[in-house]
Amino acid sequence: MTPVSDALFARPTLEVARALIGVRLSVGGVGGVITETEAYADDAASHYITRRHSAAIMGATHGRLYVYRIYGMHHCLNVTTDAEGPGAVLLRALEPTDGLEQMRERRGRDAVRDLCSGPAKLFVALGLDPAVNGEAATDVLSLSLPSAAPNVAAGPRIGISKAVDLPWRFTLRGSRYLSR
DNA sequence: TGGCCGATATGCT
DNA sequence: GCATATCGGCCAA
Repeated sequence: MTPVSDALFARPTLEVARALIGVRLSVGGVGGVITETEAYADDAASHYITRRHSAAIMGATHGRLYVYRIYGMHHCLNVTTDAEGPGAVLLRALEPTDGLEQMRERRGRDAVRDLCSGPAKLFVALGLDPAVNGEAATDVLSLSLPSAAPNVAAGPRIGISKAVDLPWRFTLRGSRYLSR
């Protein structure tokens, strides 16, 4: 089990988004394997553009958590990236492996496939507090690299209306634990 | 200061 | 497949 180092997040955003697929993530003994990520940089859909005040951390840091609120009631988790420019990776789905009962309680759902199959679901299942915004990712999350290189697929990002053609969504190919 | 919009999830038809 | 909850962030005025 090799821990993810802070240096990983200094790399270009697309590389980080791809490299995070297959990583084991846990917090307080609850977590799983990352199956889906999306990259955001300085494209038209990025919060670095559309929320340039509250998402300034995307430009100023790498390896920090960026938490945003959407539709009034949901929170989503990103890690900032790229030492040379603005960027962040949105964590969209996990394959739950640890602490399933705790996830079920927090989510109010029993089906494993419905525990972490979306960015706001994952945020709740992990029991995160929005106050982790700005903290170092490796301080809050336990992250370890996969032993073998996973098979990663790329495609367009989900739920956006701008820059819809960029293939900046990465998934663990064949996984049953994805959003949508 | 008002109005618009959104990197979503859920429940209903 | 479609409606809608619900509210912070942003910018035009």
